[in-house]
Amino acid sequence: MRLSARVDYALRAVVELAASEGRPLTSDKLARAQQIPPKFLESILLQLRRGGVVNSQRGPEGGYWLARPAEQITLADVIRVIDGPLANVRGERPERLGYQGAARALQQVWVALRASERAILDQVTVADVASGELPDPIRALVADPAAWF
Amino acid sequence: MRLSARVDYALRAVVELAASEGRPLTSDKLARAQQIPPKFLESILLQLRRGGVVNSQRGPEGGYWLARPAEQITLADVIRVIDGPLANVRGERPERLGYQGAARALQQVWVALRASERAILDQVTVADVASGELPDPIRALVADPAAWF
DNA sequence: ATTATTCCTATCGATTCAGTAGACAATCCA
DNA sequence: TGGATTGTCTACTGAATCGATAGGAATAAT
Repeated sequence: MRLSARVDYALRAVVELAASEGRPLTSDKLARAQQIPPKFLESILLQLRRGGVVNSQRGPEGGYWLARPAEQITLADVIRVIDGPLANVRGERPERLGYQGAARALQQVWVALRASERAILDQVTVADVASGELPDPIRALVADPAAWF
Repeated sequence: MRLSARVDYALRAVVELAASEGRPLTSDKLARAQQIPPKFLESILLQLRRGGVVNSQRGPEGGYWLARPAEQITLADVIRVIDGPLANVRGERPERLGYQGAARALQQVWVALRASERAILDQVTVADVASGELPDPIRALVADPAAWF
């Protein structure tokens, strides 16, 4: 229900890398471009590299770039690397929850909720965000003025 | 992205109250029925009362009951009373986020995400869960086997 | 060498989370 | 009237998480 600062920063960094089109960007440049605390971003980039989302090189002319084409990296890919699995209740995945009595059907609600989050986050790619051209189903949701309050 | 134990317990308690059909239940009985730490549940019920979700009475024959018909209480109602507004990023609501540069379109993604969560949580009522009969759109999501992994 | 950069471990303070303790107030019943 | 039952309220605690920082080691280019 709540997105961490870490995930937010990670996505902004990755999108910025997509906009750089393969040219490496240093951690410092990324931090300035997206107003992210530099040392905090550094630890996030490390995590992204270990998760296979970005590559890196040290030294002058070094920096970070996307490990795959931006069209092949979804927002969910990034979120899972940073925060682990989507939509869980008390740290447990919905399919493992054991509800009793009148609350039985709650599990199905959580499964549905996760499915609807996936429908968005598995579909939107880093390239979509960088270009500003989101998939039609997302546009439809955003077009409703009621969604903005 | 993560639901707190508090919200989970609150929903289970409220659903249990719905199943009791107006007869008051004591905090202790609720705690046993749903396996919730008694004193923790107590503080949750207090919050639900202040939020207008349940009513209460002290003394023998006392207890808690729903303040409105179960058909008129949505899961989102309960969640908002316990945890505050839905789907925020770093504690800020999506419409107030100021993204810069390549990340501009991220805001729209968060708005869409919140809208799709609302589509579920504003529609499912406590009565739906207690009866086990969820609205058709939710059933459709749950019917997909892929949603369960 | 020097400089620029990533890599890595450790740590910190604040906040949130999950849960507990214990006194107090209302209600009912005998 | 008195006792049992139940909710009300404030305060507290220990653990985990969150957001962020420090500082040095390793690597690459000039």
